[in-house]
Amino acid sequence: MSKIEPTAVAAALAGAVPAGSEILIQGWVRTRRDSKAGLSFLHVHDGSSFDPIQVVATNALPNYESEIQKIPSHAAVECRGTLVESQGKGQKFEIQASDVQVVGWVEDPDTYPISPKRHSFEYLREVAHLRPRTNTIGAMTRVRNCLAQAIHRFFHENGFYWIHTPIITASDAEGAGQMFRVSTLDMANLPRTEDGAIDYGKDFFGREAHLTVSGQLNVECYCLALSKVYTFGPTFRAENSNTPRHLAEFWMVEPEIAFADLSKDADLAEAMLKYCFKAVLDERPDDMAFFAQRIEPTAISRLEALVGATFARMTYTEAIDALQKSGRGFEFAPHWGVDIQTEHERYLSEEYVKRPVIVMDYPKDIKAFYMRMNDDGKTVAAMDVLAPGIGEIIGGSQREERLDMLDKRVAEMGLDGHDYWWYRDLRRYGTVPHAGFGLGFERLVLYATGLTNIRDVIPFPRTPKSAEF
RNA sequence: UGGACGGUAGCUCAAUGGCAGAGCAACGGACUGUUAAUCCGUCGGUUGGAGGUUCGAGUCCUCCCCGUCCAGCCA
Repeated sequence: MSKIEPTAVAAALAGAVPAGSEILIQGWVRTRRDSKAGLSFLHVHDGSSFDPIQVVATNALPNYESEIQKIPSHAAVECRGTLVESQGKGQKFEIQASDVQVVGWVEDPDTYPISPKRHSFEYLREVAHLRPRTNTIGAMTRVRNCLAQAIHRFFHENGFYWIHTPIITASDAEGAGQMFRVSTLDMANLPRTEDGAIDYGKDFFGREAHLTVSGQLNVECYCLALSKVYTFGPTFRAENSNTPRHLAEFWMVEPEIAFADLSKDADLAEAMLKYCFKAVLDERPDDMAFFAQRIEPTAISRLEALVGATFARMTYTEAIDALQKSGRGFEFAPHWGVDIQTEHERYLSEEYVKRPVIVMDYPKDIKAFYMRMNDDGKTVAAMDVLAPGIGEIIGGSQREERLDMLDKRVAEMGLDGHDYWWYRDLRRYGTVPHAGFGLGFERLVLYATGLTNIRDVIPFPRTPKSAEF
């Protein structure tokens, strides 16, 4: 047997290899159908594309009866043969096998958890180690990768630098939510100070440390030197959130731009989202066709519409006004000064404008200390991008670059200015208006695929009471 | 964390307080250049866990565990 390099299924199906070529395919069998005419059809999958390739094996092969006719779903195989135009319907090319070797058998096909039938997502989460073998998770994985690559490409093409902000932070000043503690102390025998408190001075970092809830404060340091920067990495929130759009561990993209106001920030958010969705439409038509057929009928059309449309923009005050005039019987009546509820977000994006909407200039009392005070003294330059079906996909703001105003806000919110000494330094030395936002990467994948539970768009979801895999 | 709903065969689900079933999968056979193939047959159960009521509990009661959805927190 001549030694040849393996060909990806995607390449073989796309005609990247000329018909008549001898090729080697390595992958897993999705389905096998036998014909008494003395041949079997193996659909072989290797993850390189949504579609499997059909391998035609005949009883002329020495192991036809002993092995090939017994190949179960998800056995690992190496198939050598000739790439030919298919005689059957449903595929352009197939492989006339000259050799089929089973590399790995399936121990017990009867209890193998992934049978070739429809499974509930709920069930698949219980077998997260095997679910990448399904159509849906496979397609999601390729789209997720496509989006991640598109994000880096978008920023790279626009002169941004990727900044690796720390995962472990000793700053307890991020204030974006409950944090996971990082400690090497013996929990059964904690060191105490004289007044009985836990002595974190004895801990690994000599002080309390946590997993990051946001790279924003750190990335601002690099923004005020390198102008256009972004983070893209894991983020941790210890909130007891049990919803289809929250994870305890998720990936966040946080660009930060210098010499920019909130309007430029919104422009950046809109351009980035469009770039990403266009990449998915261009690069993953096979997977998107599957999502449109089986998951969400508008999966493709809504992305096409979004790429071509201008996002709606309105102020928080206008949004409240629209909600009040909607005549809807909301569970919580919208009124100025209170945050926009999920039901309100849905109305705005799904019914009022029927596309993503950027809501800007929120009341200062419901937003973080670092957001820039507007001239009205009542609102801050914050924005949320609301996507139909998902809700908040991006949250951002122009940052308060004026030291006196920042100090005033820190004091107002009962925070300790000493905790922010290095953040304050940015305002002391060459301060400049700047802005940025946080994009929940999994929420982006949700929107792109039409899936509805965030636990199905990350390989191994971490949620309260759940970290099995 | 609060509220609602749920947990029965490998999977998806039935079963008035009275013999635990079907479809799919798997396995065996028939048929077929097949495509979620089709037809026949076989196998398949500690009904989430622990108590309780009852002649009798998958079903009713109590507690616990787990899951999903809605809400809050947010990305």
